[in-house]
Order: sequence, then C-alpha cells, then structure tokens
Amino acid sequence: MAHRDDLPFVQDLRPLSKEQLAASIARQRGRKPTFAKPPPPPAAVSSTTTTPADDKQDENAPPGSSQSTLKKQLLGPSLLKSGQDNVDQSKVAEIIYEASKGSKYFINESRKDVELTKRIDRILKKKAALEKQDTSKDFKKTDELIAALELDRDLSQIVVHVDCDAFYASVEELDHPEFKKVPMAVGKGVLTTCNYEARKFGCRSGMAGHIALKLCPQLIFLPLNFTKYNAKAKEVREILARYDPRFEAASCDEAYLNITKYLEKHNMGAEEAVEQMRKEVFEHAKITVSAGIAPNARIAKICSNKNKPNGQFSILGDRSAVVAFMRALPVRKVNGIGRVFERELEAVGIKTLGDIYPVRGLLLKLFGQKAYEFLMSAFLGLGRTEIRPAEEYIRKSIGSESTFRDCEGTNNLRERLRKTAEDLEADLVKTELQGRTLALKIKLYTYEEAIRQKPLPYPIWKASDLYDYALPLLTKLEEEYKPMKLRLMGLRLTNISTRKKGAAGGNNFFKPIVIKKRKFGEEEEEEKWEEWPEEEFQKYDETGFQIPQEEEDIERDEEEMMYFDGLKSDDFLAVEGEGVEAVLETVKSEEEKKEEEVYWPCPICNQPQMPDDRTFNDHVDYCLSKQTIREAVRLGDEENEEGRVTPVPTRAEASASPEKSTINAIFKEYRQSGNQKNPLPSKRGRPKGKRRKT
DNA sequence: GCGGATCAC
DNA sequence: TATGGTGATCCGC
Repeated sequence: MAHRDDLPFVQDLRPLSKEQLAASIARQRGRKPTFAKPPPPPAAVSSTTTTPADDKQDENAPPGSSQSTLKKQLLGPSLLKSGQDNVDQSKVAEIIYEASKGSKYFINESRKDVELTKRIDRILKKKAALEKQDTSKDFKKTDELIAALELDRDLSQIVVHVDCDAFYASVEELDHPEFKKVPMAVGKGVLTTCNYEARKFGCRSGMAGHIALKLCPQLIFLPLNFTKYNAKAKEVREILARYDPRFEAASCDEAYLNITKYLEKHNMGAEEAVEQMRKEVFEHAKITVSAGIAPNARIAKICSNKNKPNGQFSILGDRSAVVAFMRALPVRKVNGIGRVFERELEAVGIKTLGDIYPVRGLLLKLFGQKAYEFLMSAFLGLGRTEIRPAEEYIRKSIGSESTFRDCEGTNNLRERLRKTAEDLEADLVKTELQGRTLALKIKLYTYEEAIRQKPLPYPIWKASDLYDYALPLLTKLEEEYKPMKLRLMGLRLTNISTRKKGAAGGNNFFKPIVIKKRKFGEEEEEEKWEEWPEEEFQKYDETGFQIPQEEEDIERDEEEMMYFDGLKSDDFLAVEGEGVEAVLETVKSEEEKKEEEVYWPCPICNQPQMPDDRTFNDHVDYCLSKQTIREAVRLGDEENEEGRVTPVPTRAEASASPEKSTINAIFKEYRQSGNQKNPLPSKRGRPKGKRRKT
C-alpha cells in the first residue's frame, strides 16, 4: 500500500488559515468553531463515564489552571522542544483538546495531570518551608559543587551532533517525489514523523493519527518501512565514519562525532568541516542533515536543533561563550528535561537554565541528589566529550509489547500472553540473549498501567518458559484488577546474558563495555566487563523531532548578574562566599592543567589517572574488577552447568564476592588513606568539598 | 528489589 | 472509529 486512498487529496495545498482550520474542524463535528471562547474544563477524573455533556461547567478557567496545563500536555512531547513556524500553537492546542475530550486517553491524561499538580504543590510547600530556614549552607555547598564541576571542564574537544531532517519522511520522499510538496506523515495510529509541509498544519511526531487528520484533512499517510530507513541510515553513516571512525550512532537518524582529530589532521575549522560533511552526506545519500557543533555532546545536541532543517549551529570558544549560551536556554531544550520536569521547574521559578542560579541552594532538597547534580551540570554547560561506537554500550533488558483491541476473559488473556511470549522469543532468538528476571506489563483499557516482575531460578528465553513464568504474574494482576480488560500486554527480561557459544564458558576473552546513563548524572560513564557483542542488535527506533525555537531574553536578577559578569571578567570566583573562594582558587585553565601533569598512579596498572576521587576510584574499581572477573571465570568454569551459561558478574557482584574480599579490603584502605592524608602525589591537592561517589 | 513514573527516540 | 514500541533511569517504599 503506497498511501491511504480514503484520504481527501485536495488541490489547494496551502496551509489553512486559523479561521479555515477552525471551520474545517467545526464542519466535521457539526458545530460552530469552538476555540473563540474558552473551552470547557477537563473531564472529571474520578469518573470514567464522563461525556461531552460535562461541557458547560467552567467557562473561565484561569491560565494556570489544570485545564491549561493539560492542554499543553495534550500538544504532545515534541511541541515545546520545537516551536517552529507560524503555526498558532494555542489554536492547535484547542483543536487537539476539542478532539480529545471525553476519550479514555484524555481522561487518563487528566488523571495524570491532577497527580502532577499535587506533586507540584508538595514541591512548593517544601520550597516555602526552606525559604523560612537558613539555607546559606546549602548555597555554599552548591557553590563548592560548581567549583568542583568547573575543575573538570574540558573545552579542548569538538563534538558534533548530526540529526537527519524528518528522517523517515525524507526517505519516503525520495521514493515518492510527488509527496514532497504536500503534507505527508509516516506511521499509523500515531505519527512516527511527518514532513515539513505537514508541520505547517501543526502535525507532529507522536501525534495520534486521527488528531493529525483534524488538523490537516489532506494529510497523506505512508506505512513504516524500517528496512528502507536502515539502508538509508547506513549510507549516511558511511560518510560520518570518514570524519570520526568511532562515531556514535545515537539512534537510526542521529549520531555524535568527535571531530577534534579530523580537524587537526586536515587543518580545518569546525564549521567548514561540518559544512563539507553535510554536503557529502547529501551528495551520497540525498537527504539533508542538521548539525550542532560544541565542546561536548549535550550542547552539540541542543545546537543541532537551532538551524533545522538543513543547517548547522555552533557554540565554540571559551567558557564564557558556553555559559552565556546556556543561561538563556529554556530548560526544556536540555536532553533529560521533559514535560513533567519542566512543569516542576517552572513552579519554582525556573524557566531557563539561568534561572537555576538564584535558587541553586534549594534544588538538592527540592528534587533530590541526581536531579540536582544534573541541573547544575546543565547550567554550567558541561557534558561528555567522549564519543564511542554504540556497539560498546551494553543492553540491560529486552522486551516486547503490543497494543490491541480490548481483551478480557481468562482464556483470551492467556492466549494474548502466549502470543506475547512468542514475540519476545523471536527477538531472543535473533539476539541470542536470555534473562533471569521476567516482567509482565499491562495497560488497562483505561490506560492505567501496571508491572509485575519476578526473578527466575535460571535464565530463560523460550516462549514456553516465558509463558509459564509469566502466568502467575498475570493471574496476580487479574486478581488485583478483576475484571481485567486490557489494551496492551508486554513481557520484558532483565538480568540478561548472552547465549553465544564461547562467550563466558571457557574463552575468557573480555573487553570493557561502557554503560550509558541517559537521564541524570551528567551522562557519566561507568565501565563493566562483559563479553564483546559480535553482532549489532537490530533497532526499531522511531524518530522524534525537534525544531528550533526563538528564545526570549530573560531578565537577570542581581545575583545572577554577578555570576555571569564575573565569569566574563575572569575573576568571578571572588564574588562568592569565603568557602567557595577557597575551593575555587584551585580552578585552573585547561592549559595550566596540562602543564602541571599531575596525576595519581593507579596502584594496579600503574597508569596515571586524573587526580580526582571519583575518576580515580572508578578506575581502581575497574582494574579490580578485571582481576576479580578473571578469578570468577576460572571458578565459573568448574561450576558451570551444561547448557546454562553463567552470566558474567557485574562489577558490583564481583566486588561483593567473598573470595575477593582481601584484595578489596586492601584497596579500600588504600583509597581511604588517600582520602585522609592524601599520600598520592599531587602538587595541587584534591579539591575540598568534592564528594565521593559510590 | 519492586512498582510506578519519566524520558528519549 | 478513537493515542506506539523499545530501552533506560530514578524515586519512594
């Protein structure tokens, strides 16, 4: 099927005006345009029988009401990351709201919105309480954190984020040039992506198909064809590899490159090289890409959205350029801050990253350690500079889930479970994986979700085992939600290991695998020892999309001015408190750091390590695990059962093994003594206030 | 360790 | 008629 034939294909393909749009929607609904007046409030959350009859409740909802936030929510995840064109988002929001109202999906969104509002209330109460206390210590601690983070800032690398423009839609347009100038979307049910013509109407990736049709009645739908997209992605990657052979494919249509070496070798400027790369990609693969150029991955990612489509944007230079750029950035632009966190931050007065500074001392208690460190690191414009092939990241789970028409009744549900188990088995056969923990996920017809999981006595992968072990979980849920009516079922295995021959059985050929931490925690990396994956897992990524947005200038309060201006004048440290000064005086420029050549030698491999606790500890743990894994493999050889492969212990497990306690104790002591007396060679000494992370 | 929630794509 | 699938992380309990 090339496209949907039942869709109207009008000759006039100009976007509708807002009035036309409204009229069009109204016609379909047999009513007059509704968005001229305030729309009705969301359906009552406690009731699942809400009907459009509820319409007449509250006609004057205030802007901050749950209705307004809900509308924003219904706009979909891609909206606020983008912002694009001349589409009137509030009108689009009204149309979506009107079209969604009363549906089960909508009612569930209302329920979630109410929960979130409650949580925000709790955060605000906490904030009010904090403001009555003396928080000077919290501010001081945070300034110490800032100083410590500054210490690790690395501006010497040049990282590029490459993002294909409306990838799936672009690929389809190559095969169907006739769709280039008309609104077109890929995917059914929800839009996986859509072309720029469709975006003019307010269509977005992730939007429900029938909603998109309301916004754009002439929208053309094409079915997904992953084989085609993967082939095209490969063509793009062939070019990227020329610029960084160790580039990182972040998804089907995104990649990170570290082009520092390339630039040195070819004596080129970053902008120039990336222009050339994008040109080569277009010549070779015939699709356009956008790129962001920056000192680290986090900023590069943000930059690649600035001049989309088919453009590039760079933030390079000194620290002040980076900090100034981050300051004005709406928090939602940062990877890891989604709609929910955005609302929580907004509630405490944080709209842009710059807004973080005045309240920095409250963030730890308001949002927890991880989010706190994440925010501070984002505020400073820090991010990872090490880019490595996706194959070096280890997978932690594998699952399969699917949506269907309402399914109820024990027999039907069991049949569904059987099918789900078979689907998962197929993937487990392909990947040669198995798992030791099984999770069953369900979504009720009300869109409420639940998960039940259980550790297994041994790793499984066969459909029959999956079914047998999942059945008790299903019956448990059936009891809880009786009578249970489902719209989705999924199975997922965690604690996974490979079934490949020779992986962990006897040939102890191991290589380090890096674990990606995606959310908070500054995209840190943590190393483990695992089998080298010989084969890339097939990916079924779907493309999200973002479009640049104008950033309004923010007003800076006095305190903020001091920080940023101080940064520029290069002695910003002096404006801060006493404790901070003490820490900050150890901050050196990159050049100074390099010149000093002060490292701590690893007691095991004797290689010089960066002189900070965390890096050093991690490295020692890494070396230790190398030792302990070797021992574990030797032991494991004798203990292995036929046909069942012992999973390689993780670093934590390895450290916890009693056999290794001696060596661990030695190095624990080593590290502790280092902590107290700093016997390790260091001209500069360790920064005060640097927390030890475990 | 489990279950719910959030996030990215 | 009627809003996806895969994988990861974090938090509270």
